[in-house]
Amino acid sequence: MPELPEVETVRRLLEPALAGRRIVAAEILDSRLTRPFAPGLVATELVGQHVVAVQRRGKYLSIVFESGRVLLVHLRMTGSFRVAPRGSYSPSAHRRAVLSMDNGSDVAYRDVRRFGTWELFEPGELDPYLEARLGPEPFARTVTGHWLVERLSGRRAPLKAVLLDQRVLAGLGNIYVDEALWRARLHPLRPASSLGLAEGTSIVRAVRAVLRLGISRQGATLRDYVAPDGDEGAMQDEFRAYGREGEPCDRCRAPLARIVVAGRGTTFCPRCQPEP
DNA sequence: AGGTGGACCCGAACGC
DNA sequence: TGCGTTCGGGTCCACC
Repeated sequence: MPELPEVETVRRLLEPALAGRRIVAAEILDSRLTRPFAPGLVATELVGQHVVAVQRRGKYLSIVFESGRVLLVHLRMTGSFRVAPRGSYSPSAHRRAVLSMDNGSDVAYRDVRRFGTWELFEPGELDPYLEARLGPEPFARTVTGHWLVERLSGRRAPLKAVLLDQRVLAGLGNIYVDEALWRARLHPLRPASSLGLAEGTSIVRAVRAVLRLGISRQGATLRDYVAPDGDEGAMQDEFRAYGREGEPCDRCRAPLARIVVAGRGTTFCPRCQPEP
């Protein structure tokens, strides 16, 4: 499930493969990918575009062209890229698109569940789109314990629900929220507005720590996630909470518990993360 | 207005 | 063994 660390890993591998290159052919095989626009139309617009950068904002990837246009990609749950020399890779099930670059490499996009999206933006359109949907990057200097406590004041929703809200902080998903709450020793059902300054500070610290660890392990590979070079991540070996229901807590040995919060499976330590 | 739950999608895991 | 059912997960949208 690509969250910030997985998307950042993809970005880091995609950028050197794409920047400075021109798209010489584009094939989009799934009409859902570019909805509501016809795939053929988008493919035609992509041909000839010259890539200058690949950027990340939250869980979004943007492929920035010299023309000022931007292809905004969201991998959702099962989207992945594969960069390889043309003809060197075998056709894969669930391939949804292929971009052929002017240096002879192909960028193949695969998405089992077809939730991912490709959207082409005209110059100047992207920033307002992202600003309407996303809060600050978790590593931004403006993000402090004090800022978070202020931001959450008046919100009765469970702590976990607000951390999953991309308008609060950009880039967290189910996995890294569970990991961060375990580290911060905070119960996922704590009302968001009940946080004190020390707790806000420890959330910010925990969120950054798990994201940094995730990036350094090149993401977590559970089912479908692979980096563009075909490598799997290793973050799944570092999980302290996510997916470990019933296993002993690494801090206190109490069995980890599982509940549903904001419609999401949530694993936590009932002893280290005390009931609100 | 803020919060919750369903829709979207499909393979894997589970239950009988 | 084979079939049907449930689950998950990010975002949007309808509804409370």
